[in-house]
Order: sequence, then C-alpha cells, then structure tokens
Amino acid sequence: MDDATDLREAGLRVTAARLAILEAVRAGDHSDAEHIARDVRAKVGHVSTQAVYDALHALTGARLLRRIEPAGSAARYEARVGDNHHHLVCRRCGAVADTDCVVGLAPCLVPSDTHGFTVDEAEVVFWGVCPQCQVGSGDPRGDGAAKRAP
Amino acid sequence: MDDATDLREAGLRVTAARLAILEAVRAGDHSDAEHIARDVRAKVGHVSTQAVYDALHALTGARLLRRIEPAGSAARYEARVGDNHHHLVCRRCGAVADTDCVVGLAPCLVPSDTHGFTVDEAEVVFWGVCPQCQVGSGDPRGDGAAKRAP
DNA sequence: TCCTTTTCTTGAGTCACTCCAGTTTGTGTA
DNA sequence: TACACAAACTGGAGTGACTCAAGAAAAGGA
Repeated sequence: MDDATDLREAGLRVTAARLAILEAVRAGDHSDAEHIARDVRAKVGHVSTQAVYDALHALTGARLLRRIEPAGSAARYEARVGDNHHHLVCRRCGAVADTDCVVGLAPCLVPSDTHGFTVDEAEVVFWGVCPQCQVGSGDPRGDGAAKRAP
Repeated sequence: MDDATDLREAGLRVTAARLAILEAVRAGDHSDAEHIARDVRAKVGHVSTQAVYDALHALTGARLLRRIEPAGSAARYEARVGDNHHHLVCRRCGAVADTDCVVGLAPCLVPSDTHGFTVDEAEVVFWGVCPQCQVGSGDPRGDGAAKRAP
C-alpha cells in the first residue's frame, strides 16, 4: 500500500507532512497529536501543531486514520482502519492495545433497548491494567489514567 | 434512600451544595458539570464552579455518582450506579441514554486477546442518532454534546 | 508556466478542567 | 453549648488540548 496513492484516492494533496504523519501514526502505538507532531518534526523539520491537527482531521475524515478518545486522556490516532476492532486501556499509564472484535461487524453488539436510537456502531473499551503496570505494581507514573506516559 | 445518609455512610460531610448536586444529577439526564452547577445555583444560591467539580469528584469517588465521558464532549454524570449498564450516544446532539447490560456483571465482555491486561470493566458505547434528530434531521440544538458537528 | 485550490503558518481564543492558598463550616468530643 | 480540626468552599491563576482566522506557500490540473 502506498500512502501517496491513498491520499490521492481520498482527494487529498500529497505533502511531506502528511506522509510523515501517516508513517508516524503507523509506527507509534496509538499516539496522541503531540506525540505525532514530535515524530513528524523529527522527520521533516518544522511543522506547526495546527498543521498536524488539520492533517489529522483530514486523514481521519478520509478514513485513512481512526481517532479514539479514551476517557481522561487526549485523542489518540491509529492506522488500523476498515475493520471493527476494540481497545484495551490501562487505568494506570493509559497505554492502549488493540483487540479484535468479538463479533466482527459493526455494530457488533445490539443494545437491549435502543430507546429509538438508530445504532450504527458499538465502541467497546476494556479497562484494566497493562502487563508493565502489573509488574511495577506501584503506580509507575502517579497520574493515573490521565496523560499517558509510555 | 436518603442522600444525607448516603453521604455520611461514604464518609463525606453533608452540605447543601452536595445534596443539591446529587439531586441535580438525578433530575438531569446525564448532565455535564456546567449544567449541574447551574441547577445547583438555582437551588442553593451561589456555589463556585470549583466547589461543584470538587464535590463531583468526591461523589464519584464515593460511588454515589458515575462519570461518563463520550468522545468529543465534556464529562457527564449520572446517579445510576451499582449496576453495569451502557450508553447510547447521539452523534448529532450528543444526547445520552442508558441501556441495560446484556450480561449484568462487569466485565460483561471478554476481549478475544487481552495482551496480558487484567481487564475489570468493559465500557460499551453505542453510537447512533436519537429519535429527535432522526425526525428533525437537522441539528435540534440538544443541550448538547457541545462541539460535535454532524 | 500559470492559476486555482488546498495546505501550512502565526497568533489569538475557548473550553473544561486543575492547582493553590486562604477562609468558612460541619461534626465529633469535651 | 463550646471547641477543635479536618473537610469543604472561595477566588483567582494556570494548563492542556484543541479551534478559529487570515495571510503566505505549495501542489497539481489546464
């Protein structure tokens, strides 16, 4: 798969910044905007934070990236799109891991009572403690699920 | 059930503000902090925003309230605690509705691969469109999820 | 190569909290 | 009832994560 082609097919222009963002998201593991911006800058030099947000929005809109937002932390981005998978989030350090959908198709679950809503997606977040934090048993970063410390 | 007793049992002091907050959360349907603060002020006169946040934290910590945070909107609070239910969220106006858990006990789902995480809760959010928004097909101006544009 | 449209930059602004230090108040004890 | 003290509250400042706006730069079709 070629990023430039993907961008063009989505009707977006191909720029070094976007290519770098796509690459950074793929390399990073559910990175947040700040993290991605840092990676991109390391690759292509100066890129403004706003440009990163803008690109992230465009890429998310074009379904080239997926945005997830676990409660209590900033938005994260991942390159795994097109399938309907869910996430494991660590309550202590905020680490995120993918886990496959139990059912396969969205919405993979049906609520017991829809209250008249037309449901098109079921988002499942599994809260728990990651292996690293289990080992370090104490709170490795104090701040709970807040800001993420890799 | 008596709110004052609940507070005392949780080791919290009983104040007019806290009682009003509990009542406001119960009356409102998944209100956010701003909303709750307004209701509380209407009831007991002046209460600072910080006092509201502080009380909301204390009450959430004491399991008298539950905090939910749908992506893209501010934290909401609800008084239904103790059971493991899930939420329906409207993509247009941000309205939130409860739906019972299909299983009953947390975690009601088990991920296909835990990646070593010890999972204690599965949070399920069903995204869709509420009845009002289906009818008005535009944005009805729900009290809203604030910033989520259609 | 030119021109249009999209992207990016700089800078200011907003929202939803959080932190801090000092004051007030609810409660258990005397 | 009075008192002491920790919990609760106040006002103000600060922070992180974005969002908005306007002008400059770059991509890509003609």
